[in-house]
Amino acid sequence: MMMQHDEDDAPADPLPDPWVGAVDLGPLVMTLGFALRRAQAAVAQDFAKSFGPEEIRPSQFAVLTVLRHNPGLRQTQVSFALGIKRTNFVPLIDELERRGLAERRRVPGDRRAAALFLTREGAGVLDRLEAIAREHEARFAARVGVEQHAALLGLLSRISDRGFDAE
Amino acid sequence: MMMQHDEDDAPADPLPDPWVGAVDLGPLVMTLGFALRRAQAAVAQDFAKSFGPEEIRPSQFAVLTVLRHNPGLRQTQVSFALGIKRTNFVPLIDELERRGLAERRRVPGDRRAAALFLTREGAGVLDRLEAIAREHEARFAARVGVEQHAALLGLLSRISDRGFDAE
DNA sequence: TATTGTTATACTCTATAACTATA
DNA sequence: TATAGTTATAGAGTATAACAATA
Repeated sequence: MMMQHDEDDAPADPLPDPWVGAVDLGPLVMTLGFALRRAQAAVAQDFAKSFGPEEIRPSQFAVLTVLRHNPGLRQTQVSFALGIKRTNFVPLIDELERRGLAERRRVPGDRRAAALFLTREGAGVLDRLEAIAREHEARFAARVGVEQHAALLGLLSRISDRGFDAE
Repeated sequence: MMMQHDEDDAPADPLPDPWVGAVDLGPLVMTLGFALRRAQAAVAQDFAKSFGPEEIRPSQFAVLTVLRHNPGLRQTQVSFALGIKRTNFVPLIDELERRGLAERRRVPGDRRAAALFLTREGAGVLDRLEAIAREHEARFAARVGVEQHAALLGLLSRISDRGFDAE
């Protein structure tokens, strides 16, 4: 995830020559799908570099955040809120529980359900993660300007508005 | 990819009750990573619905588009331009070639290299795909407004600016 | 020695079907 | 019958290592 050391290590220099900008992407550049892909790649890369030593992936950070703000939610509610199918959510919460950051508790009224909580350790770790997340976010706000950053968030939410489906 | 028919088919109605908007996402909503994830999900869903019958994935459409605008490019150049590792690009171009939409030609000067071209059939298919893509894009432009759509593209490109890495 | 395309492989994300134990 | 959580599984996307042919 950082520091490669394989045979492809060489390309540390900018790039060959007739490369950068030489390829015409055509109508692709006016396309939301392609623009979103590249932006997400850039953000994901910065995320990986920022959180690298913490061994936390975006989805895990998102779950911990939701648990802090909504202690006691059912598994399905959390997974739905994050756009993760409940079936894929199982191993995710499994690992957070295994690492002692979150826990499942049985619900009195319904013996099928599992209520999710942050552990004390999870809360401590999340404090640290949030500090990293703020710096991570600030880097992009600085890159485009604070107002533009806010505008971007607003536009993105309008794109995804009427767009929940996962599960 | 459309019309589910498994046991989870029931939830056709809006949603239970204390669900929508009931979950507090906390600082997540001010986060580029999360906003990009949701927007990309919405766009990918519309893409799948629009191109469904054509059996074309975003990456395949992107390759065909690049080949139309840059006939004769080397494999590695195309893959780099699209942010796809050359190693993962192989099966992608393999399938396009198998379907008769693109072709590899040997390069006179360099017997290692492969130059990529759209076939005549590929050009015909791409004409049809581009029409679908324009409608697909127009739906989102209509959703946020044409000017906002353009602004969004501009902001996204600034996010990904200094951000090429794939390979 | 370096580069082009390739194979093999692994890990994450996502998606569907079907099971269990409850309700 | 329906729901909550679960298992098994398959498909994309993405990542690294290493190889053959050629430069």
